[in-house]
Amino acid sequence: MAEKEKVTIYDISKKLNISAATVSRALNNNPKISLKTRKLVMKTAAKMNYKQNKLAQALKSGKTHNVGVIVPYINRNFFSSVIRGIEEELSPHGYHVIICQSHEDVNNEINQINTLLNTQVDGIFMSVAKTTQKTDHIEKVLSENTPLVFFDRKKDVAGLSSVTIDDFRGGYLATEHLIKQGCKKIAHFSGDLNLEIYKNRYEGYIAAMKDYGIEAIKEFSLQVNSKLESGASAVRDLWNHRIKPDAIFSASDYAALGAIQELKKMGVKIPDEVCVVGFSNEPFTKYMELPITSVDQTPVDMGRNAAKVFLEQIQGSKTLTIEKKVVLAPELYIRDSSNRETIEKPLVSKE
Amino acid sequence: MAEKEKVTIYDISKKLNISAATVSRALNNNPKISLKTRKLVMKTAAKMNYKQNKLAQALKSGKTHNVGVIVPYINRNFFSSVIRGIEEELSPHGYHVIICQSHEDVNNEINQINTLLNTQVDGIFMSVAKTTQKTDHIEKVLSENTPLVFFDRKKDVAGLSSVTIDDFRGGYLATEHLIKQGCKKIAHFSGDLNLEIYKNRYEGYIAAMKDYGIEAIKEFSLQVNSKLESGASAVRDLWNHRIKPDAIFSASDYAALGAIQELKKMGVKIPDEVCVVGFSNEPFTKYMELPITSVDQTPVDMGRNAAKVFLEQIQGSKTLTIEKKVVLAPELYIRDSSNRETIEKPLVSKE
DNA sequence: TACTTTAGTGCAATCGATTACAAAAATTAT
DNA sequence: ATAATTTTTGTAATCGATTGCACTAAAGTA
Repeated sequence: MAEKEKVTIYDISKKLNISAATVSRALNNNPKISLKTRKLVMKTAAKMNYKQNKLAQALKSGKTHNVGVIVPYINRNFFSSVIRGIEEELSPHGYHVIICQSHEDVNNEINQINTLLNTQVDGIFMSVAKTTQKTDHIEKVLSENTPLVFFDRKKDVAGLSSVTIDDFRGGYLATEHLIKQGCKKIAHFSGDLNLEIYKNRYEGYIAAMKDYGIEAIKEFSLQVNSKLESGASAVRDLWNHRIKPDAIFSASDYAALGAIQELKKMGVKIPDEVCVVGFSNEPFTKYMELPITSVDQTPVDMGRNAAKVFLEQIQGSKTLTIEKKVVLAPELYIRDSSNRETIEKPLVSKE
Repeated sequence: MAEKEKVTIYDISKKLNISAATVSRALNNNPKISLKTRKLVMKTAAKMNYKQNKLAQALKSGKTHNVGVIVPYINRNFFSSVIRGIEEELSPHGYHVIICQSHEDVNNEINQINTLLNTQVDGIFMSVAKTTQKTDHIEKVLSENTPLVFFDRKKDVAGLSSVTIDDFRGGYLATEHLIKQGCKKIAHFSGDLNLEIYKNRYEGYIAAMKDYGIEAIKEFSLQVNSKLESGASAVRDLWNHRIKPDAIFSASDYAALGAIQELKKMGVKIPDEVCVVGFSNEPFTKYMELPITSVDQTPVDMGRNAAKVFLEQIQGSKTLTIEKKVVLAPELYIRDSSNRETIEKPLVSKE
């Protein structure tokens, strides 16, 4: 239980009878210090078990080597995967990742940003809350010269970079796939259209319908929460009408699953009568007995890319703000919930 | 785009023609400063948009208000949920949570601990890697007087607190439940017995069998990875013998699912012929068409409790090391994969 | 009035590392 | 050998906030 005696450069300097400045330079491999002393200092430092005090260094340099990540909830598969990507890309560069949750509330978001700025993070990554409308708090980050990189859910703020997937394309791919399965009356469960991502998925859906000359019935587009029950109730609503959909493209896997469960309860055959496609490629989609087709957002990759953008950003001249928009390609994982061609074949769920 | 002018207490002191010391005291509501000056300083600080420099403060006080969390992978539902709990409990107290991944490798774990100690975190939370045997790096944390709290996967190190679930009881409950379903030949898929958690689940299984006077056949206990394919292959192995199990208690939900898929492929009826119970209550277990019975580990609660232990720890006198072991009660979620009583009844999956 | 308290502030050191600038030591040139 | 360089090292300020100690002025006491 040796009491911890923090060793500082002063301790080293005293022991060697040289100045702390020399020690500091030697440890930083400053060529102005003779090789002899440099080696001596290094050796002594190691022997004394010297550990640099990052705090002092951070105070002096203004760089903490900490970055903050703000997400709605950390235990959502998508977000924790992005964070994983960020951590894995940044960790080798000596950065630590601080996580914050907004709980989908702008006010929390504002607070988190403030405390992060207070602790002098070198950068911030974030996916905005659903309730975020104004961007004052975000612009504030910019004005403090702290790089901010959006991922997935972004806001249009001049000078800020972002990494997203091509949600439009994701929506398009999903819809096109359904069309190719022979579906004509395709319903769409959209999310909160206040968020760009959902708007884009919706527009991708509309575009695909148009491109293939299929009418997108207005009543078939519903705003549905990302919950099983919401999906189920949406199905109930839809099936109350005279014209019933023969496919559902849900912008949420959860709503898609709820829909599937409800349809089964109603005795509707999937994918024979109705094809269903979700979005996000949540882990459960591939585990189901009837695996669910879904659009993958490559979250880990998204995190890695966001980290890369950040690294570029801090490398460049600090006066010049670069605005970089990285758009990743979504991938459609076709599974049984929409794959009519597997009906006669043995069931094989992809991935 | 006003260039960011960092306001310090010196700026305030200059403006008011008082010393920085007075400003500092006033801002900290030190009663030695007259109410008049205190209010004046506060007002001026607010007006000048002063923000305390946490780095300077941290350097002076030695407290960063940062804690580190080390987990194998952050995007596993269990771990991200624990982290959520930690974050939510600690955030109101002004702490930030830094996340690190060990990738199930001790060497990473050692590095992470070192960098965390270097950045002077006020505490460390961790779930050890599977490969962790020696505990030198952990004892080092102790010797630096940094509180460390284990959660879920702990090591026995004198003086260190931990928060876990009662895995023995979890194993017991699961097994007991299977016995009550009328199962007699219960197989067990255990995880890496090097980890306490798996050993305890196994022992809970053994104890339940013993208590109910049922023989635990040695060949029915297999070490199985936490992967679908491992569960499937384990089933194939088991069903190659003359005596076949009538139930499986898997220490992993993934292996349980793999087993279920394999059994279905073999035409074995679940739960009629074989009951299956998993462990962890992964989100997918309740979404399946045949929802899987599983033992819930209350991860968010575990995180919250770990955070509480930490808070107590730093409150207490620093010389006295308290060793607190919090053991949470696991909860068995009975679902269709093991619930024979629901066979004639309408399917209702709990939770 | 003279003297002790007490309240309110300021001075200066401190936390540990970095870095202009100055100074000393070692080399080279003349 | 001495001046001119070049190397190497030291001094002291700095990053911002905190705090023990000292000091001033006002209030209280005798």
